[in-house]
Amino acid sequence: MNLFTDIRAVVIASLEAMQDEGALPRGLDFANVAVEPPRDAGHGDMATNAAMVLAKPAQMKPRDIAEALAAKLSADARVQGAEVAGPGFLNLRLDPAVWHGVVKAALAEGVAFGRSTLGAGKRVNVEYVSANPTGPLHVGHTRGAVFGDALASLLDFVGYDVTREYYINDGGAQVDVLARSSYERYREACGLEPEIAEGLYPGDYLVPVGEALKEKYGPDLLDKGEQYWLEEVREFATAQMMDLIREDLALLGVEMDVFFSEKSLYGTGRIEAALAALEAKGLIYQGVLEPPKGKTPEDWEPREQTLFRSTAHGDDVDRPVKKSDGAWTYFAPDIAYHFDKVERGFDALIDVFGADHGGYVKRMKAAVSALSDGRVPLDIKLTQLVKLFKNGEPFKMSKRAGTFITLRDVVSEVGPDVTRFHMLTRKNDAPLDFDFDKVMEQSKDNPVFYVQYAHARVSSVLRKAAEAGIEAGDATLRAADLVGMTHESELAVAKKLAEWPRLVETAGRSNEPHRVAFYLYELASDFHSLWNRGNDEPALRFLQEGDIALSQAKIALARAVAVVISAGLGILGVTPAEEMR
RNA sequence: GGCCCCGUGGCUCAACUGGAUAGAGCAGCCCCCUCCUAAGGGGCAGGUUACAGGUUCGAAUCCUGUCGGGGUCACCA
Repeated sequence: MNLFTDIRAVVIASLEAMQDEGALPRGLDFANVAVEPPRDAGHGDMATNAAMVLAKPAQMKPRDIAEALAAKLSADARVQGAEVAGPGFLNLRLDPAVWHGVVKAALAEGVAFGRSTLGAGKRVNVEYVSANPTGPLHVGHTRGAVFGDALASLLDFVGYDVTREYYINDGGAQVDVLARSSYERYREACGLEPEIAEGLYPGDYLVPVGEALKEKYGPDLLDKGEQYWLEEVREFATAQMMDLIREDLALLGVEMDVFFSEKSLYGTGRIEAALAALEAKGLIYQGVLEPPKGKTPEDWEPREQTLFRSTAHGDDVDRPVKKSDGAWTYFAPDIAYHFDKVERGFDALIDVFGADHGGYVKRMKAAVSALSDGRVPLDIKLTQLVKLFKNGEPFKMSKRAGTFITLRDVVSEVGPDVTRFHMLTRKNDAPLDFDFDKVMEQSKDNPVFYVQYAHARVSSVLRKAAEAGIEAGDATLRAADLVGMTHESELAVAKKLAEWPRLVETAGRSNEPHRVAFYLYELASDFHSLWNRGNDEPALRFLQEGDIALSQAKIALARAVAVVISAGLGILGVTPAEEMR
């Protein structure tokens, strides 16, 4: 259930009734009529902008519309009061029974409460991480992994059919570098001195790969030319790296549906097919690009290349798909890959990239727009840099010195739950500070802790209820009479719960899972506030000695909070805590 | 120089995609905390949303320009 859409339906019905009565002209567009929680609780429970939106097209004064609408709405049993305010807002005050209904709905639907049909079962592909298979995942990838995974879960929650996908860049020169680096480790495993030249990967995560190569080939690859072993070692090392990456993802609880290999696009005609599709639309041509505007690189010289007319789909300049020597650019398989996604019948595509890939956004969108004739929208979310701190001091990372922080480092230090939650308490396009000490702090300053603590407190209430012999299973609570649960602090929590279904929809519409994290913090905050008031006012405690029915009414509210926190944490990929320790 | 992202109290960030008096948490100041539901509670103060225009009933949000920070910039992946 979504109370806001329910009430909006009542508003629309009232507007239509007004039209029938001639109080409002016909032919009005109600699309912009919104029912939302007012920013200030003093304005009531819900507000609609109907009068302001319709005033102009109806050629009426906003207040006149609002007053007529107020009269109509008052007829609904759920509406306790309706008053016109400000420039033409209509503020509604709802009957407490409505909020009791929200609690019951949460208990009845469990963690499915708030699930929506917004996505209408449309198929959406979320591509994320997609790190080169040349080493372990580092912190930057971690943020992309957490963000992409939460986004996928969020979209699933609001009714999309989601595919989580990883694009393996196993077709370019970097996997040759991987092969050469692994070969040196192989030589090392065979007792020779490795020669890790400039440009090779120095990380010791390749040591086991070298040993495994020795295991597999013995001394057979020694003293042989690169042409003899390169391909085999590349295959082997890439597979090893993907195993490593899969393990890293598993540490975070990330599970992909599809791993798509770039290499599978080469030599199979698939790149050619994708480009033929563009060519058929007249978007491929031979040409020479203008030098980049402003600063021209020293070694720039005009070259004839095969170009994609991405400017026809919103890009700033056309982009090369073939190098001057006829080989594919990196962009070509990317086009083919996205063509494949379009061909697989997805209704929408989402790519999660690191911010350093910002320059590719326009060309990728242009490619998908061209390949799908504008049918399939592509949204690209960029995740900004993660800055690491320890005790408030910046943490220096150097890939060269091998001191870069891996996903494994982070997760083993603070655990997957803290990592995930913290990385989602920031918009994807804002930089993120990650302080190893602060994220572990057990105080209200730490949102991770604060939300978990709220959930643990509910669990504690349920345990105490059991000790006191109060039946508090969900079935019982669902049937409980909630009339005793009417204090404003209690209703405030119930009202917050009512926002959940609406919140996930707005988060889903904008592909912004961080909204879920912020909402959970607010919900936890309201809940803790109620709990704290119980210290001074025994009537607000969840367990009421000697009054089982009243206790159950209050426990029902607490349990509903736990349900929503569980659902929200579920989207973020975080396990709710039963107790704090 | 072109393009992209960002600019909100002293600090770190929100703001339901155009809604009402811009909200939280730190830090600061003031109260409360013998027992109750451990990892405190309640309150005060703090703002020309970088700046200048524009669009409209209404702008932090949209458009134009300026300033500042970051990223990126032909055959690299």
